[in-house]
Amino acid sequence: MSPSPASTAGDPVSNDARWRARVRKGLLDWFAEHARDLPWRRDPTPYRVWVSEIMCQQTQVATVVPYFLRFLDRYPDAAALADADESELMRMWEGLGYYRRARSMHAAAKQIVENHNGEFPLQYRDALALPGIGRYTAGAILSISSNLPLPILEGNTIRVFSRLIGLRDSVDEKASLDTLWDFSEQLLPRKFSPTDRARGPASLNQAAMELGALVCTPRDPKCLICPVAKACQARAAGLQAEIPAKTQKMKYEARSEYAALVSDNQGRWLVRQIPPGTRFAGMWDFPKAGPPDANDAEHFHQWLTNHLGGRIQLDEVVKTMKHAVTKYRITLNVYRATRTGGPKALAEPWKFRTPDQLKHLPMSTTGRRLLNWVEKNQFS
DNA sequence: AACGCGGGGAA
DNA sequence: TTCCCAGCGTT
Repeated sequence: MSPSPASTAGDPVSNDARWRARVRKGLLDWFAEHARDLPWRRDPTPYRVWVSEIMCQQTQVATVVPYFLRFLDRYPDAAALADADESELMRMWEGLGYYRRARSMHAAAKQIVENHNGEFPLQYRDALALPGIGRYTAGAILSISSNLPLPILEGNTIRVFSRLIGLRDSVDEKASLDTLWDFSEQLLPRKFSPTDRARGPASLNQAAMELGALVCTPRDPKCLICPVAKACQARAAGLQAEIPAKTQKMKYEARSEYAALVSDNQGRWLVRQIPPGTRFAGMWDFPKAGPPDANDAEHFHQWLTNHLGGRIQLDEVVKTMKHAVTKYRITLNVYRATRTGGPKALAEPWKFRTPDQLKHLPMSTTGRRLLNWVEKNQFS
């Protein structure tokens, strides 16, 4: 065990079992009253909780709900997911982002069928060994679905716990996270019936996250309605705005990218499926490139020529779109373009596809937006 | 330890 | 604009 999480000497509050018991009770009582009615809470089987946890990674709950419902309808268990068609799976995931999550789930489902008789494994080490499942997700799935006493730590609980114990050190440091993991473990109910979800780890872990989402928010935390405000060290010190402390600052980078709209005079558009091992692998998109492949329009034209084989002419910019990918703030310059020569057959992996065909194929959100715009404007 | 990975919601 | 979101895997 690590030393006291409390950073204030002489006030090792987080080592105080009675203090922790008050916090625990405050969280559980509050959760019993205020838990949101989320679909995976209705029937929290390991499989359903697994799907919800993967979808919720770096994604807000409200965004996840409709995806979760569609996903469970189409893939009701691990066996169905293991048998899923890769392209259809990506289409189901389209818009959620972090597409590796879907590929990892697919691989994990196959492992579950192969090694665990199709049932999500209830041993922590087995769960942790599955692709896409780390320390947080393994603990979350097994505690929420099966009431096992495993700690969790993610965006919400980092904030809630660091405020509760008055942690002034930066949560970007590993030592801070170690402290918070320890606290998460110590906060788990000590005595509970395995079947008593309401007073067990299943509710405690969800209560802490729910409090972070609804009350203990990043800015302007609602301390006046917080069930554990009296126990909160950050509030006692008036440091709600300073905790959790961060040292890193997000730095964004402006970036220009280029896309080309090329039609074949039959209402079809030039597209390709992105090759494996790269960003947006497996998803369909219009010809598109950015640095270092395409640093400007002329460079993009060269890239197009190299990839398509034959001659191509960039006409005018018909649209610019702004969007964000991780740290990049991208301006996408969309050109109308025409093929003016070269072999009649397209080089791999380029194809002509109609908007109707593309409706059933996975595309990045940007690609989908561009396609919708093209359809709306009756380009051809 | 730092970075890459998508996209959306909110202030 | 900037930050944040039920993080994980790689380097």
